[in-house]
Amino acid sequence: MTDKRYENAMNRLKENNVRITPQRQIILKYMIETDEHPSVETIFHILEKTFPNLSMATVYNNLRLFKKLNLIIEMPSVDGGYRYDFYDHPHFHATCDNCNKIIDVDDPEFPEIDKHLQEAASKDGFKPTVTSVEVHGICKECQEKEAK
Amino acid sequence: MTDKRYENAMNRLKENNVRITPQRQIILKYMIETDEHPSVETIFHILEKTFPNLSMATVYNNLRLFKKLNLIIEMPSVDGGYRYDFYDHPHFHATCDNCNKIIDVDDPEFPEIDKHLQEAASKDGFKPTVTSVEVHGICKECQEKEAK
DNA sequence: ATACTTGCAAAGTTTTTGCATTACA
DNA sequence: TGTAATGCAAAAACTTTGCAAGTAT
Repeated sequence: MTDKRYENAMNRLKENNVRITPQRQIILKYMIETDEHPSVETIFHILEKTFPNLSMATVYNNLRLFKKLNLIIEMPSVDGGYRYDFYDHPHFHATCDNCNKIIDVDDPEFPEIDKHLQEAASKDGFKPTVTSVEVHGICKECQEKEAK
Repeated sequence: MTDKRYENAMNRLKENNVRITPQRQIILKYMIETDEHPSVETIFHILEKTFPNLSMATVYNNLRLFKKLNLIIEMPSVDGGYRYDFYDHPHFHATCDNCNKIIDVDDPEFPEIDKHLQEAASKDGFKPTVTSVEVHGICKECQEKEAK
């Protein structure tokens, strides 16, 4: 269903009078396809291969743009900088504080929880847009390594 | 109850064989007392007043340490860098994407939700420590400003 | 046609590091 | 006393900006 998600993303750009450029297309396509939660640098280095004169600044600019349009979410990584995730359905993350891996958690109850959290945050006239949940901890692999 | 929280924090340091230095004391005290969710720079500039030769590196080092000891949590701020929060009881944040203000949300159901989220994240042997929840959006004041 | 976007390089920020000095335990 | 922590300054890393050239609509 990559196509549907991609089309929706393109529509979101159009709705907001944002021009559709090849750079924006490949960045969004990559963000939809990957489940790596990549950093800016990773995105740049991967896309650079097929788009040699892509610039880092363009990646930065567009990630910021996509974030503003609620197409992607940004999360801080313990190793500095941020990681990005195409966010088309409510889910949250388990992030390993040791190896910095980010794992998607698909919890059937999450949409409901999300709703509750946004309602709770709406006190005092606050108007919610996106909820970001990170469960920090240590992944299985790192626990096993530590055991040694 | 600042004293109790401070004592607990000191004990956490001792338990981990971390030396108690004046720098660590004032940083923790400040983190307990403030409800500002300060940035590294704010922390540094405030404490520098009463502790003139405090160094930025020390603030960085200790915030990282406190984070590792789960005394504080770190959250990315839209204006770049991070904001820090002494985290002694489960709560979450509403963060304004316009003015970057961070508001504590004390939801009576949050401890339960927190528990649920950690359980959901525990699939595949992941071992959770701290849950971080940010509801992004626009605060009342910024909505009013935008209306004009 | 014309405004928005890009790419490049340079500037600006933020964060980390190395090392001599200091001070907890 | 011995080791960990600090402070300083320099280095590294990260992110933004200015502007000429290119391009989507």
